[in-house]
Formats: sequence, C-alpha cells, structure tokens
Amino acid sequence: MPRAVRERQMLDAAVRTFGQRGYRAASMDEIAELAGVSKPLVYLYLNSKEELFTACIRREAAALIAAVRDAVERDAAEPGLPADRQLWAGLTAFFTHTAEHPDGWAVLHQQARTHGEPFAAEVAAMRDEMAAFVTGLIGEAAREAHQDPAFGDRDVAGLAQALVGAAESLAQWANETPGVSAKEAAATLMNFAWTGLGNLMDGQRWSPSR
Amino acid sequence: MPRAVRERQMLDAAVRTFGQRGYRAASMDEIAELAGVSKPLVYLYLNSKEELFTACIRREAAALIAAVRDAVERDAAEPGLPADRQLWAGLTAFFTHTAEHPDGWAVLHQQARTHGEPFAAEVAAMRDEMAAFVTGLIGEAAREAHQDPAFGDRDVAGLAQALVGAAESLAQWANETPGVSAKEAAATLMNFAWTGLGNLMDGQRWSPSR
Amino acid sequence: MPRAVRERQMLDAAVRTFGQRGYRAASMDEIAELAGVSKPLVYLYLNSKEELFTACIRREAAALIAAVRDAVERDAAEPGLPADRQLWAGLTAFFTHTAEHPDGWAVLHQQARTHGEPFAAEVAAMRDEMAAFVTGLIGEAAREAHQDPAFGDRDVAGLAQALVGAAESLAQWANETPGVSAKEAAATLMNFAWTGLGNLMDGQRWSPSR
Amino acid sequence: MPRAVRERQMLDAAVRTFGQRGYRAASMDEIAELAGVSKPLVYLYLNSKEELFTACIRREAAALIAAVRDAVERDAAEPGLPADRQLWAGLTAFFTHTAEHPDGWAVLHQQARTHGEPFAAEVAAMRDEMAAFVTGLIGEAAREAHQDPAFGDRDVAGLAQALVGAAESLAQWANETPGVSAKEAAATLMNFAWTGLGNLMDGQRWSPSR
DNA sequence: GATGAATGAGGATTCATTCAT
DNA sequence: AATGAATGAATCCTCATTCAT
Repeated sequence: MPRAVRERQMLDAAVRTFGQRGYRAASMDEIAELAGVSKPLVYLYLNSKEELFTACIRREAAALIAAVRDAVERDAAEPGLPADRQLWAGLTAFFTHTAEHPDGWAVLHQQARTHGEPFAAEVAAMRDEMAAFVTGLIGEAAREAHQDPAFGDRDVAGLAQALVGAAESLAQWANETPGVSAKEAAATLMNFAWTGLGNLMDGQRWSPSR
Repeated sequence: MPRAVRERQMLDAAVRTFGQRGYRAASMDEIAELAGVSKPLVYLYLNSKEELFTACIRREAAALIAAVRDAVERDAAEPGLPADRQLWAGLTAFFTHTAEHPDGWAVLHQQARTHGEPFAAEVAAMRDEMAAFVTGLIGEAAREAHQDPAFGDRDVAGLAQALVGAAESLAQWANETPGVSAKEAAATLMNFAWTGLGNLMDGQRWSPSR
Repeated sequence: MPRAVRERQMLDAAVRTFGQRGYRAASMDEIAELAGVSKPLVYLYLNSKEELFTACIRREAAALIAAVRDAVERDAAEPGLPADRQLWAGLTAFFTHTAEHPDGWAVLHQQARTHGEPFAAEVAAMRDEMAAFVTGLIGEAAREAHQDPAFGDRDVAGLAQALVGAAESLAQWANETPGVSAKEAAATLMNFAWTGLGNLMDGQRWSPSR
Repeated sequence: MPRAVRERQMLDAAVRTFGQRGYRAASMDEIAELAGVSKPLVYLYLNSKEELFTACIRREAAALIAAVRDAVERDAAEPGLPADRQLWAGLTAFFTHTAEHPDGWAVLHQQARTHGEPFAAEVAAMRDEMAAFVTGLIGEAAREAHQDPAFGDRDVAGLAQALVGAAESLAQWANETPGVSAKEAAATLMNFAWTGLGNLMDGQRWSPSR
C-alpha cells in the first residue's frame, strides 16, 4: 500500500480520535488501531504525538479554508454580486463544512487552542488567514468609510473574532437543537451581524454616550 | 488552619493549574504543591480530580454570573435607562471579569466544554442562564416589534446564542491580545451587534434574496 | 462513656468490617466511622491495625470456644450420656454460633489464617484449644483402643482437622443452600463422621491394601 | 521471547506472590519483578490485577482437577477395582498435588474464597466439579442402598461437601505441618470418612435420639 | 515496509498513622 | 477523654516511545 494512502488513513484516525477524546486523552494505541496499522508505523511516518497532532491541525485547517474560499470564489465568479451575498455564501459553506466534519472542527476549535504553544500557533495561522479573508470582504470598505484613523487592524480583527465566535456558538446550538439547518443558522447570523457590519461600513458607530 | 480557608487555597490553585495546563495535563501533584498542601488533603476535601474540576467550574461560573448581574442591576437602579445601556453595562462587566480572572475564564470557556458530559453540563447551565438573561433584555422588545408570528422563541434563542458566543470569543481574544481593554471589547461587540439587534426589533430582516 | 463500652463498640465495628472486607481491604477510617468514634481514639485504645485485628481474633475465638464448651458442659451435666451425644451437642453449638456470628467466623476462618505470622499464631492457639477439646472427647478412647503406639498426637490432630474442615464446608453450604438448618448440617456431619470415628475407637483402620 | 513463555512466567510469579502474600497484599510490582519483566508488560498481557488473579485461579484449578481425574482414570483402567480404591487414588493425587503446589493451593483454598464475587465464583465452579466427581463415585451406590426416598440429592450433596471440606482442610494442615506426607493425609481422610460412607451406603444413619 | 516485544516515567487514589489542641 | 487537621509511602494503572527482526 502506497505511503500516501497509509498516511491519510492515519490522519483520518487521528482526527477522529483527537476530536472525540481530546489531545491528552487520545492514545497512540487507539489511533494506530483505528488506522489499522501498528504503532511503530505511525511513529515512522509521523514521528511523535505532537507532530501527528500538528499534521491534523494543518490538514483540517486547510480543508476548512478551502471549503469557504471555494464557495466564495464560485459565488464571486458571477459578476456584480454584492458583498453580503459573498459573506452569506462563505458562512453557509462554513456551517456546512463544520457540520459535515465535526471531529475536524473539534480539533481546530476545541483541542488545538487548548494545548500550549506548539499548537496554538498553528491555529492562529488559520485564524489569521480567515481574518484576512473576511477583511477582504468587509475590511477595505470599513476602513475607507472610517475616516477615523484609529479604526485599524485591531478593530477588524475584533470584528472577525466576534463573527467567528458567534458562528461557532450557533454551529453548536444548531447541532444540538433538532430541526435547525445550516442555512437557518447562517441566516440567523446574517440577521444578527450584517446590519451592524453595514453600519460600520457607513461610518456609524455605537458608543455608550449614545 | 480552618478547613474553609484551605479549601479556597486549593480551588485557587486548581483553577490556575486547570486553566493553564488543561484538565488532563494538570496533575494533582502540581495543584497540591501550588496550594501548599499535601496531595491526600486535596483528596480529603475534594474527593477526586473530577469533583475538584467541577467545583472549579461552579465557583467560576457563579462568580462570573454574579459580576454581570450585579453590574446590570446597579445600572438598572438608575431609572429610565434604555436597554442598550443595560446591555453595555453587562458586557463591560463580563469583559472586565474575564480579563481579571483569565484562568477562571479559560476553565469555563476552553477546558470545561472540551471534556465530556460531567463538565459540559455545568457550563451549559451557566450559558443558559446567560442566554436567559440576555433574552430578558432583548426578547420582549423583539417579539413585540415583529408582527410576524413566525419570529418565535427559537429566533430569540438563536440571537442570544450568537451574542453569547461572540462575547466569549472576544473575551478570549482580549485576554490573548496585549493592550485590548474590557471597554474596547465591549464596544466592539456593541458595534457589531447592537444595530443589528435594533433593526431586528424594528422588524427588518436580512435575507439571501436581498 | 466508659472505656470498656467504647472498646467493645470498636471491636464490634472492626469484626464486622474485617469479616466483610478482609484484613487489607478494611480501612481504619471505615472502622472508626462504623464505631461512631474518631480515628485517633481507635489508635489510643488499640494502638495499631495489627493489634486491633489481633484483639478481634482473640475475642471471637474465645466466644466460639465458650459457646461450644458451654453446650457440651451443659450436656455433660446430665450423667451417663455417651460421647456421641456430647459431640452432637458441641457441633450443634458450633454451627449455631457460626451462623449467628458470620463476621466473627469469617475473621477466624478466612481472614486470620490468610495473613502471615502475627495472626496465624492466634488462630493456631484457638485451633489447638479446639483440638484439645475434641481430643478430650474422642482422643483418649481412640488412643487406648489403638494398641498401635504409632497412633499418636498427630493422628488425633489430623482427625480434628478433617472434622473442622468438614464442619466449615458444611457451614458454608448450609448458609448458601436455602432450607438447610444448623441441626441438619450437624446431622449430616455426624452421619459422615461418627461411624468412622467409632471404628477408629474400636481399633479398626482402613488401609489401601484392603 | 515468545508471548506464551512470558505469560507462563508471569502466572508462575503471580501464583507464588498471591499464595504467599494474599490478593490485596500482593503488589503488581513484586509480581513483575519476580517474573523478571516490567510492570507494563504484565498489564499488556493480563490486563489487570483482577484478571491476573482470575487467570491464576483458573490455571491452578484446572491443574488440580486434571491431576485428580488422571489418577482416578488411570486407576479405573484396571478392571474390577472397588469404589474405595478409586476414591483412595483420587485423594492421594489430590494431596500429592496440593503438597507439590502449595502456593497454587493457597490461592485456591485461602485467597480466592476470601475476596468477593469475581473470584469466589471461579472456585465454586471447581469445587462443584470436585463434588460432582465424588458424587459420581459414591452417589449411585448410596442412593440405591437407601430405600428411604427421603435420602435424596441434597443428602448426597451434603456428604460431598463434607468430604471436600475435610480434604481441603487436611491438605492445608499437611502443608503446614512438617513431615506429613500425602499418603498419610489420604489415609487419615479414608479412616475418617470411608467407613461412615460405607455405613450410609448400607442404609445406617446416625441420629441424635440414638 | 512493517511489527511483536518491551519499558521508563508519571498520574490518580488510598491508607495507616500522628500531632496540636 | 477526644478530635480536626495533616501526611509519607504505597499501589494500580497508562502512555509515549523504542528496538530487534
């Protein structure tokens, strides 16, 4: 059996195990058994638990980003579509992908961020890529609209954080609540966020002093 | 030394260790040493790692909820304040508390949700209490504004979920990013969400078909 | 509360715990709690787990011997009763006492013999007393009947062992089998053993060469 | 070194340790060291202390039963031998085997019965097999001899229990008392029991009323 | 290319025992 | 006379990791 195939089997098994058990609770024994190979082979191909976990993070992050990017680009191919339609397409792809790959999503969202520096950096890279992506959709407009030079990168990053957090929370809620579809979750999020984002793009800001 | 004091020391040490290392990686040895007591004493008072972790979750959740509730109630004492001011007060308190207790927040947000049923339920209870709280602030108004009877409990619940999720994500981001204050995080979230909520209350909804 | 009473409560608790859990599995904590006192008091009165266990063995052994001896002596008060009637009385008392004090019996029969020298010696002392007692009933006669000087102490001890072993086995069987009374067990044992003993007293011996 | 060999070494060490120290007092560390392997290997092959102990019980019980059965069958091959000769052969084999494997016998007789349900059941099975075996030797004859229909299965079972109990107790005694041979123990038991059994088979019964 | 065999290190949990009061 | 508070030392068990083949 060619190496590439074996390696994919191992990563599949690892993602599933890490996603369900967590990094520490997942044992190399279980992963090897689930992959249908012997433990030394796992070490031969992937060197250590840490590297294996890192490989999982990278693969799942790339897959998620690709899914979102593809959807948006497919959408953007049609000319003249407004930004909200593109965001909608991306969110729908996000909710769909995470619903279809719950273990991969768990690895990224729950496990990777919870275990020290080697892994947090990997996820940070993905988050940056996502943020850059979102920035591409809303950032330019927002920054331009705001004459206020204080509205900078950090503000955009904060918005992206809020959007992702809301999306994650909704994804979990949608999974737990019977009858809530990915589309419905995406619509709820758009309802929640879009007008706010739009106002921001128009230069309006909320402030405690009214 | 009286039992109550020792117990508090242990919980402090446990929250710190769990928050930094994670549930599995935290060792009872380290917790005991940090608390300045012997391991058997930890077991005598808190029975097991699981119960110790649960006790941490409960204490931190109660403290967080109390902080938010107190802020809102202190604010509500002043008559005639609009709903957005109350939400702003609650959010500021939330971000302030999580910034001041980063380990406690890590326990609630990252660790507790990542480790199976005994703990997830504890956090879910807190989250529900939070959501119910938010619902109390925005629910009535939203429901009245919408003549559309299809806008029901589930929509309100979805919005609350999105708001809480966004807040949690921002809190995490604020903790990790140097120089982001609680007020700034709260403002970001208000910017992000409030106008959208306001529009919803006025009966406007976003839909993919424009 | 006077010391003697407290001490009895502790021994009661200890016998029950040792009998049900075994020497190693029984914890001083459980014994102290069952006795309704604090652990240091147990140590103040009985010094150590070993000494506590020894005290249990001594008390239970004395009680069992007393029960059997009393029954036989009460019987022997009536003049002219044959040896088998006395043995019958003793066996019945034995089965009755062990049935009424299962934990005490477990301590003597199962626990004490299973745990090294300090305790085995105690039980050996009781066994010797029992054997001497049985010897008093059957030994003299047997030894006299056997002109063969090779029939000595060890033969009598062997017979006592066999008798006690059969009795123990029957006691357990009687406890486990519904509807088997102490009297029935005693009768079965007499049936099993008495004629053999009688023959021995008459100088007959079985031998493989017929 | 092949697995089967290692496993036998471990069982040997375990039987010795359990037999001498008792189930609770025996430590996996000691067993592993005595077997000349590391502790994890013991767990890899035998899973847990409980399963290791169960494996010991099963192996020793099977060996003992096989020894007795072989002896009787070897004896029965010679035609025309009476029942007492077969019983004699079985008892001699029993005492010989227990004398040669004192730790195995201690495991079966003392340890296994003293420690709760998982183990007691294993020994009960062996004991039942033994009893059934004895019943096969004496049962038919006894039942036929007794016209009294009240002499039923339970009586035979009781006798078998008594015989097995006496044999076990004598084996223990023979092991502990220097200079007592297997043949001597067997002879003592035959002396003790056989004539009684014979009388029973002839329809005679002892009763307290003479 | 693949594995059966093996282990050093560490982690949760329990227990007999003591002291200061 | 009695106890609340505290611990050193084991004990069971698991896991990431490595060789020899």
